Parts: sequence; C-alpha cells; structure tokens
Amino acid sequence: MSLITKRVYGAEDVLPKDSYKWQLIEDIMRSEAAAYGFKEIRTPVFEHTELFQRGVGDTTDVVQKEMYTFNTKGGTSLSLRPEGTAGAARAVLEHAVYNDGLPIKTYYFDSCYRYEKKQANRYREFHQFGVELYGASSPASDAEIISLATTLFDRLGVTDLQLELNSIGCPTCRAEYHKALKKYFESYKDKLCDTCLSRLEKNPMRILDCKSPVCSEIAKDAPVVLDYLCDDCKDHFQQVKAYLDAAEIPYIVNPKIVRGLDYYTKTVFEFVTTKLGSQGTVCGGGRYDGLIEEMGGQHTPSLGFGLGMERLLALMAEQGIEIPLPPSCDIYIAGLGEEAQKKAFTLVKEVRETSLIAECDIVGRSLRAQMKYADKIGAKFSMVIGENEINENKAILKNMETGEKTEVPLDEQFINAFFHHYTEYQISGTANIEDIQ
RNA sequence: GUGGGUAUAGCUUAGUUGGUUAAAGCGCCAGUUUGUGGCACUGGAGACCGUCGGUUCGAAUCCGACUAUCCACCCCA
Repeated sequence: MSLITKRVYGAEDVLPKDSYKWQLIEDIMRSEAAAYGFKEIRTPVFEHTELFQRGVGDTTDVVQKEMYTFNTKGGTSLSLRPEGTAGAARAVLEHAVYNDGLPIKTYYFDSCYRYEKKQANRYREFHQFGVELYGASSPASDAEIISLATTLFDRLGVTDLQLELNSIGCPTCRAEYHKALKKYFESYKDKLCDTCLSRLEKNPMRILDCKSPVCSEIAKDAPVVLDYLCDDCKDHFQQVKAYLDAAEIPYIVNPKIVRGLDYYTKTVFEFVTTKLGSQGTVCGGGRYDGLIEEMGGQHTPSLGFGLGMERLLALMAEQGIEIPLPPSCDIYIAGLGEEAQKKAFTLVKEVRETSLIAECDIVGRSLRAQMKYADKIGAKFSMVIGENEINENKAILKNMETGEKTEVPLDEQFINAFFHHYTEYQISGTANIEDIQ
C-alpha cells in the first residue's frame, strides 16, 4: 500500500491495542498525585518563544537547537513546549494562583517537542507526567516530590530504577564552583573534545556529563560540587538526605548529575535504569528556586520533576510487567433477520445504560460470523435473537466461557436476568483481571 | 549535526550462482447446507520486492544516488 504520507519522523501513534496501558498508568498517577494533594494544570502546547529562552535557559541545547520555533502570520515567534515546567510556571504567575495560598501543588500530562535525532526511547514528540510544587523551600518538600515519584514506581511495579541525587548549589556557591572547575579543565584544554571546549566558557558543569572517554576520564578527578556548597546549601542537602533516609527511600549521591536545564538549583535528581539502552533517564527533576523570579514573579522557591511516559512504558515492558487488559464485551447479541437485528440493537442499548459493554452486529454478518466475532472480542455472554425468540419473547443467554445456556425473558425483565447471570459469572471467579496496584 | 546497520503483503520471514504469472506462516474477509464461537478444512483479498537511475537479452537478486527506518554519538523525558 502506498500512502500519501506517513507519520512525522520521531512521532508515535498509540494504537487501540495499547492505549489502555497509557490509561491505566495515567489513572494511577492521577490518583497518587491527588493523594499527595496535587491538582492538574493544563497549559497550551505552544508558548511565546521567549518564555523558554528565559525560563529554560538560552545556553541550553534544548533551547539553542532543539525547539520547534515558528512565526505566526502576525510575526510573533512561538515555540512548541520542549518541557512542561516553564508553561506551568507561566500560568501560575499569570493567574496569580499563589493568592490561593502556598504551596501550590500541580501536575500535568504534557506532550513535549524536541527537534532531535530519533533514537530508542527518544522521540521528537514525547509525553511527560510532571509535577510542580511552588512556594516551598524546606528540605521536606524536596523529599515529598521524590517520595511521590518513588511511590508511583512502586505502585506500577517498576523496580529497575535507581535514584541518583545531587546538589548543584545556589547561584552564590555555584559561582565559586564554576571558577574551580574552569581552572581545573583549562589545564586539559588540549585534550577536551570540541563541545567541551565550548562548554568551558558557557557552562563548565556540563563537561562533567560528557560521555566521551577522554573527557569523562579527565572529569573523574575534577572538583566536586558538593565540596563547594555554601553552609546553607550543604545543610539543605543533608536534610533532604535525612528525610529520604527516614522514609526509607534508597538513593545514591552522584556528583556528576547536573541536568540540562538552566533553572535548577540545589537539589537535582534522576531516576535511571540500565535497561533502556542509552536513554536511561526515566524521570528527572529538582529544585528551581530562581525560576519564578526570573520570569518576573516574586521570589518563590519551587521544585518538580518530569517523568517520561514512553520510557516508563518501555521499562515496564522490558521488566515484563503485565498491564491488566481493559474490560471486554460483556454481552454480544446476535440477530437473524431484519426485525431481530433491530431488537438486538435496542437490547444492546438497554444494557449499555447499565454501564456494561454490549455489542451487536452492525456490518451485516451471518450468524456464524457474528458468533466468531463475539468470540474474538472476548464477549463474556452471547445471545441469538431470531423470529422464534421475538415470537416467544425469550432467548437463550450463553456463557461463552463455559457454554452454559440459560433462558431469559426478552421483555423489560431482560436486564435483571442478565445482571443475575453476570453477577454469578463474576463471583465464580472467571473474570480474570488482576490489579497490579 | 556525525557515524554504522537495514529496506520483499498489516506482522514475521523465504527467495538458492541474476532466468517465465515473487513464496510461506500469522492476521484479515468469506465459506464448510437448513439458527450458535473456540479446533479443523476450503477459498479470497492484500506486495509496482523503499524510490530513481545504471550494468544485462533478462534484476527482488549486481552497482550508484536518494529516501525512509533502526542503533550509536550528542542531548535528555
């Protein structure tokens, strides 16, 4: 088949056979976020370009080369969001949500866009579950955010993740650290890769993250940010760790994680796995005490994380976690002949009003083909209606699993009779839906 | 932006040293007599063998370019 076009490079379709997985995971996330007191926020996919330039940071790769930026007919520069934090923060400020009282706890399911080369578990359109907490500076809030993430992974049964933790300090102590780093790396100027050479001027911390063997070898002995933290930051970090210890949340301190977005301060963390090839970060976040101010608001210490839905799904698949199938058809009502088809059509409608799932033939199939279809969609019960049934006003209800047949009335008592059998069916334990929560 | 791999039905693949209408399994649709699914059987639809060009009497098969796709670098979710 030659189609006019295919899907856009780097974008993925979620097909009917898979969408239930997303729904279940989203349900769990919503309920858990709600349990922590978070409420959903929905913001537009596009924003004024300067929001990301200011918010995410001009020097970051994300803003410099990965944004989908375009001009409107009126000449305004807009960009598709490359991440969720900036837009959420903008909305909170624009609507003065802080007047409802602090802290503000929000979560979102965003589709985000980055113009990058596609790779395993890296897409140009990807989906992120994100959480933002505004107006909290205490280490307890850091721990709460991390705790939410670990609870989510627990509830989903994800185990192959390690929490890596670091503190990159506040602007004051980071300035000291930058100086030390620069001094250190300058002595290796002739050996560093080209990208790292440019990083040396703009953001030397990024060199620590370089995967090139030479640079990472040099980076091994580089000054560690934790040694340069001011007393306040050092204390904050200690207390975050103490909270995590108290909550028995395991972590390792990794002084090399620096994060790619400029707004981070103090606590940064990632949940990483080795099971997903080279895209091992499933969830990343941290504190951004300066962001709200940078965007024109009052000083509002804040923090959050983003969790990659595609990567989470991929990891769950890799781990062999089975997501329970969604409910299938409860009853299929086959019809023989025009009059019977209409009867089936109305009966099915009645059943649906009780929020059960019911189907009848809508493509004009033979009885045998209708039964095959009923079997294929996993109908729990079936029923055939023809001339006889209409004349006698009763029909045979068939349990598709056991083959057991029962006579039921076709009048207004039909629903009651069906419910009776359906309830027995569920009690007998043949319904095989296990809850992974 | 830089590398490397791969392109044959919806999916997974076969296709021998270039040789007549490109094959199989799964899936899909229909049927296997009178009104009942799973199993089995029969039949059907579905591929310009990624595209363009070249070598040749002849190309899915050899060569080139392009495109798509996958993986890695980079970056991050």
